[in-house]
Amino acid sequence: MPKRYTITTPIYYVNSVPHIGTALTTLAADVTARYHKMRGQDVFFLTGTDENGLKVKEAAEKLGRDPMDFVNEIAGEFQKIWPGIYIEYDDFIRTTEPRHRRAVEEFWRILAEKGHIYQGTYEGWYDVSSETFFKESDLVDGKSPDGNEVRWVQENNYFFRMSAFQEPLLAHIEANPKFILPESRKNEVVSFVRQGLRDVCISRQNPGWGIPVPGDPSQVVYVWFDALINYVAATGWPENPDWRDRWPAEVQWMGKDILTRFHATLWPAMLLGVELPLPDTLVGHAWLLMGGEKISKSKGNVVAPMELAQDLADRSGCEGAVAIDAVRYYMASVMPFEQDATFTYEEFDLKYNTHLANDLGNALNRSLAMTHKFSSGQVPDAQIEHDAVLAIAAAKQGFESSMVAFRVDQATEHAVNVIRFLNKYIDTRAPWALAKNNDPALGAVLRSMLLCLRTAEGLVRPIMPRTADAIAAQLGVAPTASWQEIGTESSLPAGTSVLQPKPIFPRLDLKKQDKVAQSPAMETPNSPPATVPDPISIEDFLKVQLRVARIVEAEPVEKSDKLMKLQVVIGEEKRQIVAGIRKDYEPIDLIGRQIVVVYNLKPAMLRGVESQGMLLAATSEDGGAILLQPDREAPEGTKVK
RNA sequence: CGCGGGGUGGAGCAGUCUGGUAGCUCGUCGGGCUCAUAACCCGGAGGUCAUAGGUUCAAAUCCUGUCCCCGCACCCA
Repeated sequence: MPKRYTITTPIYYVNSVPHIGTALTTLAADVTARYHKMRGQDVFFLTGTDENGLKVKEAAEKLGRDPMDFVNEIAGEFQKIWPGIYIEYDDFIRTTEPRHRRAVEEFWRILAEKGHIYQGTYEGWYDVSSETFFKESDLVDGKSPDGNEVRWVQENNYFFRMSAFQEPLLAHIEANPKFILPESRKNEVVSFVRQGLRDVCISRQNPGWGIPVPGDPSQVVYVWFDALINYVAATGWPENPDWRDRWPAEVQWMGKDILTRFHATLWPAMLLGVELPLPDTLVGHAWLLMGGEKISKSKGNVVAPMELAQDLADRSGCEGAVAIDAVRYYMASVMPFEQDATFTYEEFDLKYNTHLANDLGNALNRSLAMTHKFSSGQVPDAQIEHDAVLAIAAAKQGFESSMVAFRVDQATEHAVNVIRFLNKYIDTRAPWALAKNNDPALGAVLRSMLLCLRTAEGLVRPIMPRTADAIAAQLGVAPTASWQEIGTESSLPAGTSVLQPKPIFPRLDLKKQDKVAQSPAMETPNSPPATVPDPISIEDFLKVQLRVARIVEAEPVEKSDKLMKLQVVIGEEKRQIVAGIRKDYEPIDLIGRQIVVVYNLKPAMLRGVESQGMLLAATSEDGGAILLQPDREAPEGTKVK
């Protein structure tokens, strides 16, 4: 069997559901997969879920759920959601599956046999939430830098001799310029590796969840180490000899955040260790930011693709399938490569209206209308005009070379370029004028126009499969089945009867609804049920003593971006409070002002300055502070409850 | 001197590696067309390519200095 074209996405951690950020990677993989399928390649497109790890177990327990039931449910969610946005994967691997476990065990066994695994003692603070160890100096007031609880762990663990692979890895990167893309990421990886690869701890004490270390059930395999192996596990390795048809992967898609430390270092080192081939290309694309921040569940700035599509369908009146394609189109057209891009509802609406409704939809509409008016609804038997031949070839060729470089954004641009050409072409050739004058060129012009549309249908298909179907249907032909036929005369035979035009993308009236677009697709912050905090009693609340205070002095803390040092008066007492409000307030705004402070908070050192309390402030949208202030002056020291 | 990214017409970006008429999408102004979803097509205005120097016949592009912005990190008791 010939080698299949293997495409992977990361496996997603089961504590979050896809949003426009995670969907981005998966879409890039899907577009790549659909494109290569059309080219006649036997594609193996793999995605899945990452279900091991202490965090999963704890999340389940918090909900009072059995971990296995819990992961089954969430993995099910993913398996439902992906097809909903037309992600057509060939295999979905879950790290709790036996095939994955077997592969991990074998992987481990080989590495151990070759002497790449050794035992050692690990001491440190462990943050369960991010599954990471921290040094004492990394901790912030007894918590991880992210503010998570940490626990002291002293374990006898297994280590992977990653340091041994530093030079081979550098050599491989050097010899394979397309191993890591984009270029800037590759440079980053190279400097990261040159700093020195350290051996990594690859086991944890067994919490009753995860894959036990072969021969030592007191330990489980570290989640990242386990997770990466999914890529070869899904190929059938080690038992099924067919694994060679599927591995190595031609391309592994991911976000830039998990490229450097995991996919471009740990992963290839692991593969080198077991002497499996390395993937051809790792693409670490940039992020789609939301208001300047990375989209993440915890920030509450999540845009769910399905909701965005539903909202678009409601506002524009387009069909649901088309709305989903429109979301796919948007994501594909902005697909951030080297640089982060920013998502805005305005840009989304604008792209829908201009690229899809005005350009593509309208071009189809006017061309079909003319075919009915001037050619009784049939594709004329005539030669394609030279300009059209060139434009079609250029678009197709441009799409192909963009895909070679994994530039989904550029490929999308090329697909739309046939339509840009078409609209100009129609104006230049003015078929209505040719018809009036009984010009014999009319047939050639009409057929050229229709072939441009047929070409667009093919080129756009990897990105907008359902829309492509709709275009093909209106053109009266079957969906483009193979890439080779795109742009050929035979793809749209003379005599084909086209349907009456029907707008695929109804325009949005942007002037009327610009503000309405904001809310419906936004997920309410703090909506995940898992994060609803336990209710506390009034007694608990009363433990916190709040007092009115007045600021008498304020000055920025040196060498800090955020901190402001305040002297406040609380009744008879004077205290120093350090607060992270420097971004939002000038000292002059603060002096003389009344605020509310936590009176009985344990003092702490911040940036070398003691803080004897904490002031209350609301958190603004951008993470800034909005100070709380009594509605009217109250004596300093007044209790607040 | 923590690490990194960036400053290009009103907005968002390409171009920088491989110096040689500053390009694209949107907006704006004017015109055209009437086949079409008030769409589409053409043209204009608008840029000292952050800034100061240097190299060169020639610099957005290469070199050096400076300023500013944004991530990460540190820091929000």
